Amino acid sequence: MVREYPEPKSGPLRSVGGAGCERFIAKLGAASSLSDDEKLALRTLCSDTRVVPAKRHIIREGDNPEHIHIILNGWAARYKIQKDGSRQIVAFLLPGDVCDLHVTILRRMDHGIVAIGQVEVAFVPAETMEDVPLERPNVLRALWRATLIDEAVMRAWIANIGRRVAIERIAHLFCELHARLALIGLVTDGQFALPVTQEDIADAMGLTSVHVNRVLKVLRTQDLVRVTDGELEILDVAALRELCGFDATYLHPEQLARV
Amino acid sequence: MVREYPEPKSGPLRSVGGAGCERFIAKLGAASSLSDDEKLALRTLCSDTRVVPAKRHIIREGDNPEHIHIILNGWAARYKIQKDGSRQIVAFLLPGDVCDLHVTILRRMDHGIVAIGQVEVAFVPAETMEDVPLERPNVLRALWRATLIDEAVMRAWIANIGRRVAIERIAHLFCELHARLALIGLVTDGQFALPVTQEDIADAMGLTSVHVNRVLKVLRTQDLVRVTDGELEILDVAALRELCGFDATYLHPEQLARV
DNA sequence: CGTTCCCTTGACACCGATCAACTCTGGTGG
DNA sequence: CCACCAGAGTTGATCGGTGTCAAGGGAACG
Repeated sequence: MVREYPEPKSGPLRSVGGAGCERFIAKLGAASSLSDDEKLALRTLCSDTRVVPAKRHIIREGDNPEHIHIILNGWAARYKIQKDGSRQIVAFLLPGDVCDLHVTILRRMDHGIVAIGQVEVAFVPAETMEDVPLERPNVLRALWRATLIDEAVMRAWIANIGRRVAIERIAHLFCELHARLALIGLVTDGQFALPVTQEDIADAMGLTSVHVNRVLKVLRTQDLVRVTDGELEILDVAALRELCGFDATYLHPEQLARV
Repeated sequence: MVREYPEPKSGPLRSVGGAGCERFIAKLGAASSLSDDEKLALRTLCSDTRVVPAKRHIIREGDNPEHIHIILNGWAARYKIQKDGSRQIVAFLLPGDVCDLHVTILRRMDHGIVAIGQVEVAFVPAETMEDVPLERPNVLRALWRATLIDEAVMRAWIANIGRRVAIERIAHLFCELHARLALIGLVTDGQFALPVTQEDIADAMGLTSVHVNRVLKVLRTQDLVRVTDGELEILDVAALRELCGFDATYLHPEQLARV
């Protein structure tokens, strides 16, 4: 079922059926092959699918939600707001990512999650989410694996923001997104959708949008990337990786078939 | 059993018995009360206890270890090294923390862990670690909960390094350590052991040791903290928290009895 | 009693923030 | 159809926080 969320106002529903759900299953199953029964269990998790319009919240800080959320299509941002109002994005959530597995255990959200563009999200009741994996060790392992890779990405972000200058940070972000999107089949010829503003990039990398703008200009003039209206093309992956010292092994792609 | 690791050279073995182990169990059990059987299972995990001397590695990047490690006493640092040789500490591991639960699933370490002072560590065979929780849902929950709080701490670090100036960053770090150590009973009168160098703090906060030195001087002259030879005393917790906007809820202390 | 590690302090350079202005685009309403 | 407006991108000038380089001091240790 595809429902509009939270209010029906931005045009007709997109009736995508279970397409996004299959991506989620493929992503989880790629590392630890799942049985048909297990896949079915995952598919039923995704039965409540809703479309969240751009810039709308999926969850807010302080919420005590009764669902966990899985991104099926589009991008979302996990962020924290400081006392002075500045925002730090701590993760980009891509199709197949689980937003908030932790609320089943920690309950209160210590951060918010907002849709970047329009996002298709599966809403899974928390109790369902607790039962399924416990009875299916393979699913548990797969979910745990996804959590651990999220952690590895966070560690890479800390090192990125803490120890690299602006151009390296942004190059590293682009390399990460390139690698993660490639694993779920969303890159063609080094080109992929990048539905974020320069301010989003700034808030993710600990910079200002003004400086992001200047850095992008340098990356463009050095023929490393091409940025065109919501699309990013990496013209020279090797050079970009060299620039920032990107090493994809932390994403553990070797265990993932390309889906 | 207490063994020296990796070479017997730094004085007599400390025969601490199971003291550190009890802290680990208390920490895990505080949130989801464990049965005696479950506690016993955890205690047997800690049967192989070794002492790692200061500055020695517990694991290195690239390792494919057959043990997971639990800090029982002392501090360790989780860190990544950049191409240019600079180091970023991405977490401080305190007594009761599990270093590398993920190696049971992801296998290859994407970062290193080094002892800061002398550290007492439990070595748990990976296969043991896989079996115990699967048969004991409560233990699984407790371990998962610990993992999720580690994640919350990492998110706080990203926001800290990305969006705060040096003095706020360091204040926030001190507030975090104060709160985490208080939960395991290692704070008395706002005072606790801080067995790190200024360079460690710099590598953790994305700064240089020179600048950390200057910032500490300011914190000292403002009577916010007192730093004396491996000890930190927070003179005005409220003021320090106000300075950096520290909010302890992300550590979910409400679920933890003070042990 | 030299060596090493850590802390401390000063002078200066530079990366990125801040402030401000302008363009371009798409949307909205008169 | 056009005027207006909001959001995003672009660019310049200037300021400030932090890095870099350098030198020296104290304590622990062999």
